[in-house]
Amino acid sequence: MNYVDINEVPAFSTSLPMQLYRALDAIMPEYRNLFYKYDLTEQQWRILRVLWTENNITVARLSKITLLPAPSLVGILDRLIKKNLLVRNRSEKDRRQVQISLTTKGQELQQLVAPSVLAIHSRLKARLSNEEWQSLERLLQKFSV
Amino acid sequence: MNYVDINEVPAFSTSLPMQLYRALDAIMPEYRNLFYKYDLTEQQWRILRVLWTENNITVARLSKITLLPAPSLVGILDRLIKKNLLVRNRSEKDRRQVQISLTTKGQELQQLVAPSVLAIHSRLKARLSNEEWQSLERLLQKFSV
DNA sequence: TCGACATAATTCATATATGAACTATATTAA
DNA sequence: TTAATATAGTTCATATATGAATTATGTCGA
Repeated sequence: MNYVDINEVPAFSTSLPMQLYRALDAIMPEYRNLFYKYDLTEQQWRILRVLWTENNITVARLSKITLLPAPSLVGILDRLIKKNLLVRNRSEKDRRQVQISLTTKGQELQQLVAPSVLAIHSRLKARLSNEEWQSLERLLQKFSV
Repeated sequence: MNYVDINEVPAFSTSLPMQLYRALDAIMPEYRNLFYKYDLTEQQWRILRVLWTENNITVARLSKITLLPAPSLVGILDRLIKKNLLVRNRSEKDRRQVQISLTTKGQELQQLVAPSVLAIHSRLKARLSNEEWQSLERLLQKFSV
């Protein structure tokens, strides 16, 4: 009567969510330690990282690319603006939209942080072969469609 | 002078953290919708899920298995206790430790939620072949050592 | 052109994450 | 045995996540 056969239940730790969380739990502290040196949180860095490539974009697009929920973005952007790293500008074409742009200070931060982030990335990259990376990316994409 | 060659910088969206976040972002809402029906958050469910398999464990062990930070656990456990799903008991052997145990109500909840969680898991499982699952698990483990 | 509906951003209430500090208890070395 | 140190759990301050509601603006069809 709806009872679950424990033998058919995957062990908690081998469930897909927990495997993904465990990987993140292992790799993110190193990133966060780095961001901390520049007085940035992980989420703040994500926003800057996107703007460095694609400046002057709407909040909605920023939310989509960074995966940061819109309500969270409000506060995160507030704090980045307070640090004089970026600015809000209401769009002229569509008054509902708000464009986010880097300040000079926000742009300059890239040169400071990016090299170390790249170094972390390189060390991660070295843990798998090219074939393994392609395989991992392909498999992960099967869920994020 | 420390400038980053943009061609060597992996696109933000293809970085390992973002690929992992994107997979989670895609699969977790379905779980959360389910938990919501039973007035549970994702984190609250994680704790119950562990206790259903291994009851009466310390907060430290619960933190380790669920990956929930100890400071967060305090409040999460408070709310589960308030809902009469589990109890705290200070350990006799080591007075520093606190043992967490399910109440009858907490135990009974398993029969209600677990089948639907298993159903979600089965649908996820169907997206990959057995070989692909093994491959994915092996690759993810390379980071969570 | 007006009213129904849609969209972008924000606000709100509540829950959780993060890192530092703290309390109580346990352990260890001199 | 006692002082130094370690550990388990908690508290604190701040930042972020989640889902619902709200405000301002746009769009579309009768």
